[in-house]
Amino acid sequence: MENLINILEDANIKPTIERLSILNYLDRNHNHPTASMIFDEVETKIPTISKTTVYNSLKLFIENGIVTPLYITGSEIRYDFTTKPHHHFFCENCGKIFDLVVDCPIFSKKHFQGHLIRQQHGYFRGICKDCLEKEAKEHH
Amino acid sequence: MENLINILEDANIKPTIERLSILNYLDRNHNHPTASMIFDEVETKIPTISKTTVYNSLKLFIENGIVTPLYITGSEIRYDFTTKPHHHFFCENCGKIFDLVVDCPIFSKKHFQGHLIRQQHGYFRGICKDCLEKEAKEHH
DNA sequence: TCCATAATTTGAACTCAATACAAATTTATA
DNA sequence: TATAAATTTGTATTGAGTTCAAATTATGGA
Ligand SMILES: [Mn+2]
Ligand SMILES: [Mn+2]
Ligand SMILES: [Zn+2]
Ligand SMILES: [Zn+2]
Repeated sequence: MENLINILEDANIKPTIERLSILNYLDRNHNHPTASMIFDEVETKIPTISKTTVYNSLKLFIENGIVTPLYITGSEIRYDFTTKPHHHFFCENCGKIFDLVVDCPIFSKKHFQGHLIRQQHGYFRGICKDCLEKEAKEHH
Repeated sequence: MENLINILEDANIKPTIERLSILNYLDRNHNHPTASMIFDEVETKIPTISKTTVYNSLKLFIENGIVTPLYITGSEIRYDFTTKPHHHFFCENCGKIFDLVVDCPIFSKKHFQGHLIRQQHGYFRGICKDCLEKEAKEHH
């Protein structure tokens, strides 16, 4: 928790109870949750918290570079507490988003064909390993 | 246009006037338009068309693999009339989405770490070449 | 401690792309 | 022509995310 306070202060964000609780959730859950999922859990610890505070805090985290928003599902934003760029796999069956370690030669580039790169995103969509195995079992 | 009819029929989609007009727009505009942009132009040719038909048609096109939805901006779906996987660059300043030709070694893979891949997406976000040049001019 | 100010949080109203759905229209088939 | 099937339409609805002013809390000097 002391670590999380430092992370916020280093990003020039005042570490309020609400922001710490939200960041703590993201720190414990690296499964790319939605704002709603974050709210539901944080609400059990801070019953008075509002959804607007969750959105406000996430926006702050994003603007200050300690959280990355993922626009993958098409229906809602998923939040990733990380700084390092990495790939994702989105399962169209169970909705889970997996981290993938891909040796991507573009990750080191800051410019590409004249464009200034601020973020890099690579992701695949399909059926995840777990869902494939379940499917195979059912067909027997 | 005859070509577009064939594309729809090959995808088992009945080539109605509305669907042809929508696909024709996508064929002429490879700038990854929104549903609203498509509707606005098609409406000038088919004044009676409804937005629901635009959404229905795009859904059909996606389900049958002749159009790819892009979840990049976070606010609305952009549509790409293409089959071949390629990279994109999204300009956070002007909102344009550029096609990028990147030699990506993963594009050939159908499986990755046990997951079944159906789609592959790679995109960068930042400031595009045009916006950078405009910015440079203004600062002088 | 008191008070003024700034920062943060809250909740209700609102936005808007996308969806649901039943009625209306068009097309296909006998 | 008559009937059924497919398609289109318009309205209502959804729901994630935003706006914004009021309420609350934190800050800092007198
Ligand atoms: Mn991740
Ligand atoms: Mn494209
Ligand atoms: Zn899955
Ligand atoms: Zn631009």
